[in-house]
Amino acid sequence: MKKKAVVNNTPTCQIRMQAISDTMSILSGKWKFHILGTLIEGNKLGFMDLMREINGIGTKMLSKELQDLEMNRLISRTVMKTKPITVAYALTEYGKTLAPLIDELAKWGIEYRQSIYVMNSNGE
Amino acid sequence: MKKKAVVNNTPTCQIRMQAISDTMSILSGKWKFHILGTLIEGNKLGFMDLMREINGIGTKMLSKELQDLEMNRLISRTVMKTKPITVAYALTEYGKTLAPLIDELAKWGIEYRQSIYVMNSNGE
DNA sequence: GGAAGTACTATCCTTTAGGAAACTGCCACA
DNA sequence: TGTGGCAGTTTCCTAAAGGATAGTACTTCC
Repeated sequence: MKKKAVVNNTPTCQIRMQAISDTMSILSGKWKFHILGTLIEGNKLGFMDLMREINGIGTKMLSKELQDLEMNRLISRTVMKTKPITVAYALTEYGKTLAPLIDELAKWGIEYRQSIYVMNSNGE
Repeated sequence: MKKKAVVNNTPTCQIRMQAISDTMSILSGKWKFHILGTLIEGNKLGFMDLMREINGIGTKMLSKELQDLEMNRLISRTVMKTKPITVAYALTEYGKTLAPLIDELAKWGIEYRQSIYVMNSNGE
């Protein structure tokens, strides 16, 4: 019996896989989703605001991740001419297109917790 | 002026952030989405099938990632009593609940490529 | 004029992820 | 009986990710 042909090398499937890799590489790292999720809630936030919101992140990581996100034009960085100079970080219009994805992520995570709870409570 | 209160510590928001962390930790690593995406297409696949489908993965990583996914009951592992023993990996019913999430991931990645194409072609 | 706040950068260090290669064990086919 | 396919495990190694700490520069408040 000959080995059956690969199923995965159709053009549409290749594109799909590539797309998943692209998305995950743009959103890679421990903190990107936290930052984006926080910016969805609090519209405009400064560097120190983000530090306070995101539990456990350090200045180096926050700075680096913000640069990554800005480079991919998902967030904007605006220097405000306030008394002590502040910087406002916010989602761009393009960054807001991530909202459905982040919602799915959150939704699945919440259902995951519930599924564990159910699993434990009926002694499955 | 007092510093404005944190926006992010409402219960719903904490839960949301936790949920995102949960999801990402379950689906962490370079290969999980590739494996799941492949299993969505090809219903039941053996270890070597997966090796062939997933470009670049090695036996160690495939083995480890499959164990992780099985532990989280996202995939099933069935030893078939075929002539040379084979193993069938497949998504569980629960694993199939990831399909919308993976679709969002793919959809966003495809639109990302298009946005870059548009950006380049009109010299923006 | 010293403390405290904003916004970082730089350095050093440890941990972890992941790749390469070799090896095991089983079976079938020729 | 030895070659090749299936299904992995084990070991070794490197590169990347990320944390801790310290330092810079500017301002304003007291």
